Amino acid sequence: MLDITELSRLSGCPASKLRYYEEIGLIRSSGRKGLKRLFEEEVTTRLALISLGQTAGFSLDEIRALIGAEGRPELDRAALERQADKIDRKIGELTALRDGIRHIAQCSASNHLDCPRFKRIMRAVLKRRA
Amino acid sequence: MLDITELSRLSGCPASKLRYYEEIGLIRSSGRKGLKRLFEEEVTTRLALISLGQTAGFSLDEIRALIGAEGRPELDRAALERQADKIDRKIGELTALRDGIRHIAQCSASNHLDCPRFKRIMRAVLKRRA
DNA sequence: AGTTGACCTCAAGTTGGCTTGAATTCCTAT
DNA sequence: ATAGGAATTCAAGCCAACTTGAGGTCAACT
Repeated sequence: MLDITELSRLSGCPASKLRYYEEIGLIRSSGRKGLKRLFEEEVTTRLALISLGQTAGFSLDEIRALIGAEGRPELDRAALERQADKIDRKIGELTALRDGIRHIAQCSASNHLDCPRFKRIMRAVLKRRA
Repeated sequence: MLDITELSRLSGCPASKLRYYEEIGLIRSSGRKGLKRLFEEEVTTRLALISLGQTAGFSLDEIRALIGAEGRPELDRAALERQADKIDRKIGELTALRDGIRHIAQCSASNHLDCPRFKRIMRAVLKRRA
C-alpha cells in the first residue's frame, strides 16, 4: 500500500491531482491510516491509462466511461470499439498533419499555405473528417 | 470576400469563435464594409489547420507559433521538425492505446486491467513515453 | 506533554477556449 | 426618414481540469 506521497512520486502526479481524481471517481484509495489515504499499487496503471486517454483527447468523463469504476459488472464492448475507431480516425489526421508540417519545413514556397503539395495533403485530411 | 456569416457557414465555426480567433490573432479580416468584417476565402484553410492542430493536442498559442502571423518573414524549420516529432510520438501512443482498447473489447479476462496481453501493450507505451 | 511536519478538508481561484447578453451601429428596404 | 435586421463591441459568464490557501488533525519523535 502506498501513501499519497509515494503514489505521487511513482506516477508523477501531484497529490492535489490524485485527490481530485479520487473525488471524481477515477481512482480510489483502499483505506486510511489515520487520515492518510492508502492506495494500491495497481492505481499507477490506471493513472498511466488516464494520461494516455487524455493524450488521445478524451475528457475525464469519457475516460471514466471507458476504464470505468473498478469491479464493473460488464464492459460495453461496442462502446470500446467505437472509441477505438475514433482513435483510428485521429491517427489518420495526425499522420497527415505531421506530413504536412514536415513538408512545410523543407518547402520553399513563399507562403507555405499556398504550396500546392501542402494544399493537397490538407485536402486529404479534410475529406477524411467529413 | 466573405462576410462573417458566410465564413461561418463555410467553415462550420460560429461567428463568435471567428471573432475570438481574430482577436487573438489567429486569423485576420481584410477590411470592413461599414462595421462588418470581410474575410478572404483563404481563411478557411487556416481554420481547417487550426482545427487539425487542436486535434493534435496543440494549444492555440502553439498553433499560432506554427502557422504564425501571415506574411511572416521566415518560418522556424527546426521548430516545425520538433512539432512533427511530437506528433510522431503521439501517433505511437495512440496506436498502442487503440490496440489496447481493441484487445480489451474482445478479451475475456475478468478484470481487463489484469489481462497480461493488455499489460504488455500498455507497458510498451509507457516506455515510449519516457 | 508538546512540537513538528505530513496529510487532511473545503472553498475559492486559475487557465484556456469559447459563448452569451446588452446596448449600439450601420446598411437596406419601404 | 424611418423601421428592421444583421453585425458590432465589450464585459461577464461558463466548463473542464486542476491548483492554491487557510485552517484542522494526526502520528511520531524528543
